Amino acid sequence: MQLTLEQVRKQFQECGLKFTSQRYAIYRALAGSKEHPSVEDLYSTVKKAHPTLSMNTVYNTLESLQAIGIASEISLWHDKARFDANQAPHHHLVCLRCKKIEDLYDDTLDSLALSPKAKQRYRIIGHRIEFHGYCSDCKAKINKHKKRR
Amino acid sequence: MQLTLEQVRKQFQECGLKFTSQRYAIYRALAGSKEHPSVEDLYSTVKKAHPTLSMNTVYNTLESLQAIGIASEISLWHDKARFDANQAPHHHLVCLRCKKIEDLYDDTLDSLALSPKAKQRYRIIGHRIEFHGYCSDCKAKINKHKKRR
DNA sequence: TCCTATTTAGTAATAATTACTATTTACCAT
DNA sequence: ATGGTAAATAGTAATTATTACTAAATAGGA
Ligand SMILES: [Mn+2]
Ligand SMILES: [Mn+2]
Ligand SMILES: [Zn+2]
Ligand SMILES: [Zn+2]
Repeated sequence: MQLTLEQVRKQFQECGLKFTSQRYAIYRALAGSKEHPSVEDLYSTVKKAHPTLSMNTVYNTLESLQAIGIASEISLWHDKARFDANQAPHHHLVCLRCKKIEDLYDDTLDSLALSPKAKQRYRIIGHRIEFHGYCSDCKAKINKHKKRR
Repeated sequence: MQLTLEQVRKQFQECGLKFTSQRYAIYRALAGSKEHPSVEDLYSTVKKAHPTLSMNTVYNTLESLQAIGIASEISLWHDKARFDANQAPHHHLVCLRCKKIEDLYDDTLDSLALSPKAKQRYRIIGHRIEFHGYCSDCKAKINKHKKRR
């Protein structure tokens, strides 16, 4: 469901961000793809029409697109790999601020029924659920210096 | 549920891997922690008792621990960030071999009920579910050159 | 059209991970 | 127990993704 140029412009401007041809081109490349592209993918694609494009702009734009709510990053909530020796079925609560990871035991989540269609497409090895939010420590701190906007 | 030295040794040897003091020390540091430690965390901890320890060995050992099924990596199934402009509620099937990410629409997964206890601990912003396995292309290829063991 | 804060491009710096190689070591066969 | 050998380790270098910095360009309001 690709947004129109005017819709994207409106979204940017309502958030006080400038609407640039690079930003729109990157949005179109992302929204027009089914591949869940990487930064590098988007850079290569958009560079054809914008030869001076820099990686920096792609990173920057992806942050903006997320900020205005028309894109999202898939599953990289920590900045580095984290490990667990606990092989019992459980899930994780990830704090977006301090990167703390806490265990969550919840039987109802363990046995997620996959639709037969998915099972047909993929040989599923397992699944992970991560809830993300703010831990009790960070909840308080976030509320204190809450930025206006 | 920390495994004993003998249990760990057995696991390694059954998989044809050598049992070393570094490997056991790293396992103990990981299994003895509730912090879901990073590579760097484990390196710092274990280096106290094994001053010559190298980062490489930590990486290596974490792979081995995963291979023999007594540890796992949390939520880094892609090697780089991937993005999505599709803001409709949906989930993802991630191919472990070719890193392809396909969409999965499944109403029953969208509204995961969190236990009140978790809600109390965290201010939850959202959640992600990723199913991992092998896509139709890779299913075939994996079966072909299946290694004996 | 002009002004200015924002954005971009280009480059450098950082951080995590992977690759390489000489030395050491676990463990099997003797 | 000893020795041989393939595997593992330590140390270092290379690679890759991401972030930081700064001068030049530009979007959008006055
Ligand atoms: Mn855990
Ligand atoms: Mn998607
Ligand atoms: Zn926190
Ligand atoms: Zn695949």
